[in-house]
Amino acid sequence: MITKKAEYAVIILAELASHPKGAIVTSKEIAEKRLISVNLVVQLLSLLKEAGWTSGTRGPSGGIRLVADPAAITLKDVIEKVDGPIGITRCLFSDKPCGDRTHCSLRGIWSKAQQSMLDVLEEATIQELAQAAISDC
Amino acid sequence: MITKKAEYAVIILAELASHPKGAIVTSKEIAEKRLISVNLVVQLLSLLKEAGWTSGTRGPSGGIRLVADPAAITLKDVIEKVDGPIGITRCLFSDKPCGDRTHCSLRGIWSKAQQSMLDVLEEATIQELAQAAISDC
DNA sequence: CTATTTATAACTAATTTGGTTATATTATAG
DNA sequence: CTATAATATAACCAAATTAGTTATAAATAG
Repeated sequence: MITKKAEYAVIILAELASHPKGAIVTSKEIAEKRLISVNLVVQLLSLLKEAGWTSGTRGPSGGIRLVADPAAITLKDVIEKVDGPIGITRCLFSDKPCGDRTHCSLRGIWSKAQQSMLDVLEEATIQELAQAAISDC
Repeated sequence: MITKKAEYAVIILAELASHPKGAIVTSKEIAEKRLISVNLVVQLLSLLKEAGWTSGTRGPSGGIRLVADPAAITLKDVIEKVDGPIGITRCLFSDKPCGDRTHCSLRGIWSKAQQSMLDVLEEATIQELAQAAISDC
């Protein structure tokens, strides 16, 4: 399942993208507006920075800035950054079909179902979410 | 995530469906052929029976019979029976949009992504799996 | 200097998962 | 009629995951 942390990360990015380009917003502001624990916001921003999407400046009047193009960040990107590789099923995590069997029709179906889901998540961008006024979910 | 138990349940049904219609197979046979713990097979058969898909007869020479049409059992049915309601995201479990907000674009996207996945799982039946010789996954 | 803010890591309680154990029930073979 | 093979059902348990907290360090404005 897509974790709450991944959802939060999406919301945080959308919140940042909803401000004028290059604007600085503090973790606290994001947390309060989106009703997420400040601790969590801070924890997640660490990952978003690592991904190259945000940058932070410390000290008073510091805060977070979105440095990537929100139209280029997909929901899939964010989920994978926070939750790690996506897999609707245990067997989709390994590259090769499970066991020693040569083929496995089940794997094919899981794979198809998952890809179908990922297609949607690859199309949805932070930009779009920021435009439609999103609420926390 | 779709649990291993749900995967096993699918495999068990496919195994049953791969035998001549009405044939009786023991839990032990299924377990050995599919490399699943007998205990688990037994535990899962309990659910499959509850769903009306199988019936068992006890005693020596007893075993399990598939009583439903395998073409009418979809993967989604099996997953929901074993794992409960499917939700790729926390917020998809409740009926109404989260919090008090009136609309939530995120929910819309999660919902779309999930439905896209479910479409595949609703189309795939035990029958199809039984025909393609499946292995355990 | 001191308050404010990001940055990072370690920790924790609650839940979920995958699987086992235990016990009861039924039916057949001999 | 008894031993045995099989299903049926429930309770249990260890390991992993999740959601969130706590602690501490570093930078910077004023």
